Formats: sequence, structure tokens, C-alpha cells
Amino acid sequence: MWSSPERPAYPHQALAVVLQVRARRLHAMLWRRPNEPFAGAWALPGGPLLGEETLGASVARQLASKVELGHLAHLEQLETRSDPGRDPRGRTVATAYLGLIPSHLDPELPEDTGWHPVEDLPATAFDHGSLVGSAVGRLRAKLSYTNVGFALAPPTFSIAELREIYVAALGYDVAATNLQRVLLRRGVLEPTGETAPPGRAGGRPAALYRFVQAGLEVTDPFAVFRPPCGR
Amino acid sequence: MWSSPERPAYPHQALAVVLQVRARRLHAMLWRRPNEPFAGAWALPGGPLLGEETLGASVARQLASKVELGHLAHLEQLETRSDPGRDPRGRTVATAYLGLIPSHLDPELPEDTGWHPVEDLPATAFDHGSLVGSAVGRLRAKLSYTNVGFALAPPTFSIAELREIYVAALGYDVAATNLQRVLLRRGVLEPTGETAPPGRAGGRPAALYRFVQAGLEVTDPFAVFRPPCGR
DNA sequence: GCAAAAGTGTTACAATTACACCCATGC
DNA sequence: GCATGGGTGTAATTGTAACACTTTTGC
Repeated sequence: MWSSPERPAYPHQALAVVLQVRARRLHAMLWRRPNEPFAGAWALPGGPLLGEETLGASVARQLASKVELGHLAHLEQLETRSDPGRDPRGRTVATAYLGLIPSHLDPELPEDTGWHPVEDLPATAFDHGSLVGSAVGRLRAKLSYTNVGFALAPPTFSIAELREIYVAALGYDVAATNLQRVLLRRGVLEPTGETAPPGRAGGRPAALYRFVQAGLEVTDPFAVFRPPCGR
Repeated sequence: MWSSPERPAYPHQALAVVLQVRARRLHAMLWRRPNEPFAGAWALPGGPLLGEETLGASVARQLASKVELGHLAHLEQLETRSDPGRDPRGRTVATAYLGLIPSHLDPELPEDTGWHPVEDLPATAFDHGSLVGSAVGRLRAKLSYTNVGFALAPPTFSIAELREIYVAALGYDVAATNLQRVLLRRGVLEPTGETAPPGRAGGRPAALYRFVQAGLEVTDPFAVFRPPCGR
């Protein structure tokens, strides 16, 4: 390490805000701190940035101890917090990531780890509560102009199921019929050709769809000030 | 400092991508490195995170040595880079900020510092070239759905002048007439009541406008999936 | 009067919401 | 048949782009 008084060094943490739609509500993954500071409060998974790893690799490594990494359908950098007082033990810098898990998975979690509805968080440690807020804001914005939905939905789904996921993640109601058309026209969804069996009460069987692409892409880049059509 | 083998510490840099529209083109502020590594290459202003300061305070402190801080109309965190090889001298983590200077100002810069068109950058040091790219992308996106324009424009301006700024920043053509209507309808602009003297060739005097608010606000939060109207 | 620059009116178009209506299935 | 859920058609609304036209000035 080549730190010096003019170039001080700080422990750096990688944190993950892992979100999943469970039982029609958006949840965040938190673990309960057994020790001070903030003993008993809930915290984000994370830990120190080590050796030769990047922050992305570090957050993946920390998460691997909590959940199967393959379950993470999306991971992106969120923001970096540097308030000198954010950890009472001493100064740390922390970079938070946003991770998403599709709703059909129910990963096995360690004893101390659980899911909490983002609208009803328990007492959180450090600045972790506000980081969950940032992550939810980022997710909600991106649901509108990208295909991030792929990271919250199962491989195939009916429009009604997808609607439940979007409603839970956005926090307000969306009509199934319009959701379908917007995503189809943008080329984000495609029908699989399969249909789901109707429920016990009957009803028309739902057609199944899938996301065309399983990686983030911007589908609506220009809200306004589009470049000229050039006709 | 409470670092340890299990909690290693890293020098942390705060970097600033300062952008300004100059002569109808978007420019970035860079300084020329006199020493290795990357001697002669152009780099972003920045420096070590010190003592009890936050990253935001640090980047402001570093910038103060390059330009009058009051000239910075906007400053926001961009992203954090952690590639172990990003600095050949040793590992550092760097957090970049996006800063904006209104076009009517021409701050005095140190000898080694200058403006470079973002579409035609000279050889850059470290990963600074790609950070400029990130900053430009962020600015362009926000011009569409926020009022960031206030941080690029003078206190008052004609629609034609504002158009030049938007065209330079966005990198493509925008019609003055539509720019005016979109920004007026959103309540981002308001007329001052004053008019600018016509040019030497005559012509109708241009009405002057100003931004209603001199702080970032989101003006078009829902590109799609708007919450239901509730009628 | 004429050229130049700025701003307004109007039309066209695209995207999205809302809602009524039709379709397919189980009981 | 009928209830239940799924999907399509269509109208209404909104927002933006394009472009012609009017306004106001200097010469």
C-alpha cells in the first residue's frame, strides 16, 4: 500500500441492496447484526473490499455467502457514501450496489438473514435504510425506460403475473392490458406460444411470455428532445 | 485508522468531470500531467480524500484550486471506479463527480488547465477518458427529464441562445420553437419581460427568459407506466 | 420596402391511458 | 348457462415534431 499522510487510506466496504418481489410486495434482503454497533438492527449484506478485487467482484463475493449467486439476475452500482460519521467505529467509505432476484426463486438464506418489505423496514444500521431508499428509486425509474423487469420476473409468465410484479415494484397500479402493449411494441416481451392452465375457477388460459433479452438495455432513451427524424 | 489485514484500506480519490458549453461545443476541463505516469496526458482535476471531509467536500476542495467554486452551478456524484490496475503506481479507488458551469462564465484557469471538446478529447490519463464519457451520458439523459439546463445557461437568455446550449450539450439538433414550448409547459422556464437588443442585421428583438428554479428537479418523472390518473 | 431574426398557430403524428367488449375455460 | 379470468378493439388524451406564417426590428 502506498498511502501517506498526504494520501490517507480508508477501509472500503461493498454493500448490496438485493430486492425481490415476494407476496406482491417489494422486499429487501437484510441481516440482523448480533454485535455493536447497532446490535439487533438490520443491515445490508456487504463487507470489506479486499486484495485485487474490484468493487463489483467484492459485492458478488459478499453476496455469495448469503445467496446462490446465480439467482442474481442483475447487479449495478448505485452510489458511494463517505460521511466520516457513518460508522461509529471509524471512518469507512461504502459503495452500494443494486441487485435483483426474480420472483420465482426462493433462495435459502442464513439464519440471521431475511426479507423485509421496503415500505415497512425495521430499524436499520448505519445509513443502510436510506440506501434501500436509493435503490428502490433507481429500480422504479428504470422500470419505465429499460427492460430491467427481466430481472424481477420468472423465465416465462402470464401478463397478469407480470403485472403483479410491476405493481409491487412500482408501488402503484398498472393496467395489465397497457403493460402488455407497451412492452410488446417496444420489443421487450415476446409470446412463447405456450399457455398457462386456467385457475380452479376456470377462465381463459393465459398466454405465456418471456423477455426477449436477459440483460439490461435502454428501451426508451429519449423522453423528450429526440434527435430530429431526418425525413 | 482502524484498518487491518481483514479490512484493508485504500487511498481514495475524488475526481471532477466539469463540463461547460463553449463556442457551441460541450467541453470538459482537463489539466496536463507533468509527471509520470501518463506524463503529458490530460487528466481530470481531483485528488485524495482527506481527514474528516466527505467525497462531496473533497471534490469541491480540489476544484477550488482550479476554478472559482461559485461558478459551479451543479455538482452530483457520478460513479466509483475500483479496478486494481487503474493506477500503475498502486491501488486507488476513485469517485467521480459531474460538475457544470454556465456558459456565460469564463473562469480563469491555471496554466496547465484547459477546456477540451468532449467529442475530440486528447490522450487522457488513467480511466479519465471513459469517465468523461459517463458524465456526458448522464448530462444528456438528465437534460431530457430534469431542469439541469439551468446549470449550463446564463441567468437570462433568449430561446435562440438556450437552443445553442442544448444543441451543443445533446450533440444533435433541436428546434427552438419546440424547446421553448416544452420547457414553458413544464414550468421550467419563465419570461423575464425584458427583451434583448436585436443583432446588427436587425430582426425582431428576442424575449428573455430565465429558469424558474436554480436547483435540480425532476420535471418528467414518469416516461411511461404513469400512476393512474384517478378520475 | 426588404431582409433578418424571433415567436405563434396549426397540423400531423406517435405513444399511452381508459374502458367497453369479445374469447376460452371449468363447473 | 354462467361465472371467471384473459385478451382485443377502440376512443380519448396527451405530448412532441414539423412547418408555415406573423411580428418586430435595422437598413
